[in-house]
Amino acid sequence: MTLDSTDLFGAVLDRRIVPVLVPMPALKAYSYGVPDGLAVEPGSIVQVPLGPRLVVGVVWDGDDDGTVDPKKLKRIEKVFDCPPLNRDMRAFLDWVAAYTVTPPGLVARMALRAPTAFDPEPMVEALRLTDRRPERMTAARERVIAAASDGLAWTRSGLAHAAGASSSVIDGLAAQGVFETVFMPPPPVVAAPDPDFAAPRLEGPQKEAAADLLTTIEEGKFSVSLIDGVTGSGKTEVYFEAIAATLRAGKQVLILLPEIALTASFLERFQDRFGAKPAEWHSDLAPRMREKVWRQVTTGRVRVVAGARSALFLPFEELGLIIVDEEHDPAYKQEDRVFYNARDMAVVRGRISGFPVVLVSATPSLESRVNGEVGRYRPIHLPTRFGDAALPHLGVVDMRRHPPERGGFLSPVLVNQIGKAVGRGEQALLFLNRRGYAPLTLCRVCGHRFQCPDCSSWLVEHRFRGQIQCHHCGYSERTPEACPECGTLDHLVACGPGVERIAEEVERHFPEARTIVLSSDLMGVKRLRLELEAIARGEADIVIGTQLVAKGHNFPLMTLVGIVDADLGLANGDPRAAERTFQLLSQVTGRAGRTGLKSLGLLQTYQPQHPVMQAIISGDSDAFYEREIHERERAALPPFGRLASIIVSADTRHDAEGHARGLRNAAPRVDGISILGPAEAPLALIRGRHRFRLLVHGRRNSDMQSFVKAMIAAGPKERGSINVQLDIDPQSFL
DNA sequence: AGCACGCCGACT
DNA sequence: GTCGGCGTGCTC
Repeated sequence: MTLDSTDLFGAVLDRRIVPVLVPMPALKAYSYGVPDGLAVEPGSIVQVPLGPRLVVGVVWDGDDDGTVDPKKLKRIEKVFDCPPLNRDMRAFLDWVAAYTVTPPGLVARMALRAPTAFDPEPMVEALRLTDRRPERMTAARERVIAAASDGLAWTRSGLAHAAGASSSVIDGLAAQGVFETVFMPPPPVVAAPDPDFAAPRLEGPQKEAAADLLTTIEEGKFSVSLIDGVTGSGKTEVYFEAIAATLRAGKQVLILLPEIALTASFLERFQDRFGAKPAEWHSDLAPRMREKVWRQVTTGRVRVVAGARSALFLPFEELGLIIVDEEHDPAYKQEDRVFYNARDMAVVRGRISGFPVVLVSATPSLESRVNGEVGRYRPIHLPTRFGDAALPHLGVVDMRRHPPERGGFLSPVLVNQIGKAVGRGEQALLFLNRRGYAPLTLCRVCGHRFQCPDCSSWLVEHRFRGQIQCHHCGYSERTPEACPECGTLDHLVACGPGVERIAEEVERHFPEARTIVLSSDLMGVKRLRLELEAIARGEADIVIGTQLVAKGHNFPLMTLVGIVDADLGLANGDPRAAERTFQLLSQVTGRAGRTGLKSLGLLQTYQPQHPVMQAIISGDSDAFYEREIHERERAALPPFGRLASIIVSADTRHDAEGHARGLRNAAPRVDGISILGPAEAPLALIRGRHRFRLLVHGRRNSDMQSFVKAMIAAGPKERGSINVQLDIDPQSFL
């Protein structure tokens, strides 16, 4: 700080003062002085002092409001040599901040998640052939010179590799002046995709759907299309054509995928169509790569990104299309810090920048379905599988009529079919969405149930590991031999099945079959990928898996899919239980029957008449959707006939249920406010039934209490919204 | 979100 | 007598 720009007391006297969003939950931008000669504009990414440290911030729109004591003002230290966030991106971040009731600085921080990427990537040292030649020629030297004689600049290692010589040969030549050092821009993280690389010839419904979609895409204006078609109907090929059209128009493309679906097989499929892979963006990207991708997305070198939900906040240079694949997937919701649904925010991003958005799912969410029905989204149907891949024959196994043998969980019907499939040299998949051996362990003598000491949910036995674990908070201990309550040895009994227990049962029935358990806790991502590949090659007969088998991977030999407990998840009180179960079971049964082999899906259930089972086996989901939408709306009607409502923003089962229950308890004293659970709320909003949106959010008890007091005092308002979010125990409200 | 400050319990 | 738990307050 120099004397000429500060007064005697150290206050900044810069002529320009600008708002800067800092990565902190402040209500608004902070004001900073701009030293003479520093060029900043809205969107500039800058380094500023904040308290005791230096942080990265972004210059925001608007003028300094003059409310801050000039003595407190600090100054921008540095402007990064990096494209400023453009107007659309700033509008988007502002919109998300307002909608999610999050301080704008925290939202902006999501766009700056690449620690040292804000300065340009350093140029890469390279070598170019000169006219000089070495005094003594050797075979290795000749190879190097021949390889480099294309006149282009080569990296040392690249040239060594191409010429089949060691880099010391090159160093020797460089020392004699045969090569000169030049600097070139760092290589792109991915090659440019070519929209015409392998354009497919689409037929029938796929062709029609693609043509339909392209009419909208080619307008290049904001629109939302909803592609809806069964597994294997070729949705990906259809939206690849939208990507091709956007690339031809010179715009960038973002493909959002649930994290788990971001697999090597998706990237390869993209490469087969476009001749190059898309850039990846997800949470466990290596830091160096993360920085490169961020940088090359902002500068427009990367044309297509395939990423998890956080990719939505990448500052693209000129984004022209977002695809949201598996649109219904709950993984699009972020439920910490900034609460958002990337699917919905993608639509907003498209609206702000005026480009098309495409939502894709075999089992669309109710919200998207309704948005399609009311004409907000353009539905595009792909009714059938293409090629010779028939849909599997699906049926229920009524467990009341075909009970499993004592101590088992597989009905004779399913066991019989597993035997047949394995006997034909084909594969069977058994799906049970429950990790471990048994979800509950109790003492046969005193009835003691093993409970987590930290959060009181049941401890799940994991027999492979010899542990009992809490699936909620991660607590674990060695499986005890004696009951901790009464001390009796060897009288602990496992209740209910997990995948490990099903594997045990399968091995009893088919000791000679190759059986494998796929469960997220048994292997890392790498190991899992190897296992999946091995299975696809036919190196297992029976696969027993949790949810992770539902996504992405195709097993050409899989001709039997057995759902061990189709009812699981239907009775947990989640208003979305039926919808979620339908989506999950559709995905799992969709794993079967791609090869033209006859294939079968069996759902073990005690409720064969349940609408979910009926929708799955009939393949006709319309009636199911209609019913679910009706149920949801009925549940959302305000009990007091007023128009206000509270939307609980968190919605994991534990959090939302607790919050919703607490709020409902509080409701009688909050007259005129009805409470919508997180699930039913969006539909009500879509239909415009509720005029108020109350998101309750607070970090501290006192925040909550003052909020509720204010709410009671204010009573229902005429219009507009009060936005607060809830993440503490609502019981402590009143 | 970080980070400092400050006030009460168990330890070298 | 100090180390360290996390409640509270502040950052242009």
